Amino acid sequence: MARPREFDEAEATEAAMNVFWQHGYDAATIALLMDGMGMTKGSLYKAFADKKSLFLESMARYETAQVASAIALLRDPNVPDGHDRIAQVFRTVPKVVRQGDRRGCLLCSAAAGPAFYDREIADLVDGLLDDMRAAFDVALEATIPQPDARAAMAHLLLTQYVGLRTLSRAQARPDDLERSVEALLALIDRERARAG
Amino acid sequence: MARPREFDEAEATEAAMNVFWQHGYDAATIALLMDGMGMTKGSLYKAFADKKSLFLESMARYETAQVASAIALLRDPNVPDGHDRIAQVFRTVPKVVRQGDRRGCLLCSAAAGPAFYDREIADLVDGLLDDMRAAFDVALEATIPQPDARAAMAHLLLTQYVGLRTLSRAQARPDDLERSVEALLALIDRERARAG
DNA sequence: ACAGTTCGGAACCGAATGGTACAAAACACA
DNA sequence: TGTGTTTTGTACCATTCGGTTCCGAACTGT
Repeated sequence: MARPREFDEAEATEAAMNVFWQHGYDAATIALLMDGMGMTKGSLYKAFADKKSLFLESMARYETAQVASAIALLRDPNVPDGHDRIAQVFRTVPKVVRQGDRRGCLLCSAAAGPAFYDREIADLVDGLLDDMRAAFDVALEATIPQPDARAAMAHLLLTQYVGLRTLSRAQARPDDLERSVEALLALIDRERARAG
Repeated sequence: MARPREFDEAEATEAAMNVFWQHGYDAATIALLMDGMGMTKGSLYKAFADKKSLFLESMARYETAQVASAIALLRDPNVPDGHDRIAQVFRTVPKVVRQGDRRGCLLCSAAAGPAFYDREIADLVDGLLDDMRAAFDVALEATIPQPDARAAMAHLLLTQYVGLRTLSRAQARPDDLERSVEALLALIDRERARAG
């Protein structure tokens, strides 16, 4: 009936996500997005309403592509020890930095940036961060049986995660990130010994 | 010999710092800076070379006004217990959020934002964050005698601090921040018991 | 082959960006 | 009261921002 579009919408959103991930919301200009997505302004604005909604869709894509897998890992019943699941999530951070990926976390950058002056973005960020927190809580179930103490530790883990990935964007050397990760894991380990 | 300037340079820099602190580097437009500093474009560009060097001076001001006092607190010999000094620094974070200050930390926002694409800013941020880390290390001296373990914990504290203040800018409720802080302090406390 | 749609690309838009030029105003000093 | 110097405010600048318009190209179903 009509001319088919030359791009895959999912791929385009993924490409946009990567541009936002690398440059942050403010610094990601339409020109950069066009370049990254491999399409011109016409197609872009035909497919997406404006920059902000493209960002919101990118966040949704980030959720399914990045956040969801971390959460799945934290809730994975095939890894019986919650501590191992937490360790895997945290050890991934210095690892990707070592591989040259200094983009940090789209959520964390959004929290520091546009979430401050845009309620809609803030709500989305807040929701996803809370999902992360809840997953940390689940992973801690065996380690810390008391719900209150466990909830507090889950908040601590989320904070630590945000800090780690924010520092990933700055100069922070991978060794330093690793040191901080190992210190955290050792602390949880001792917490388990205390409870067990 | 000539007309005196109608503004105090230190006050102007302080005002600029506040604008950058609130809006972040990218979102702080020259118009916002003019408004916040109470001067017009002519005076602004006569006193400062450009936006970036104004930001660098604002960071320097932030260092003496905010970072230095936190560091002084962490190194304060009048508070014999290092744990108390650490507690005071961390408990301040949810407290200021409760008072309605959601600006977070200029350093942390810069780490998430312009530090990623500007080396000069990155170096400044990195240096100041490392000063913070060193101060945490000093405050831990009595609690953790072993240098390696102490260094690791200092990295952890810095990461936690960055995470906390980043989350301060998002929706994070003060109660949650407080929970995370108390969990951290309890952990350090137990670490001391273990070592002592 | 044709009609009917939809897409893609470039030209274009007003507003806002960071930054400059310059003339007038305001002072210190003689 | 000049004179010289500096600040200040305004008008202006080119560029880039996000976003719109519009027309020719491309494709599908008949």
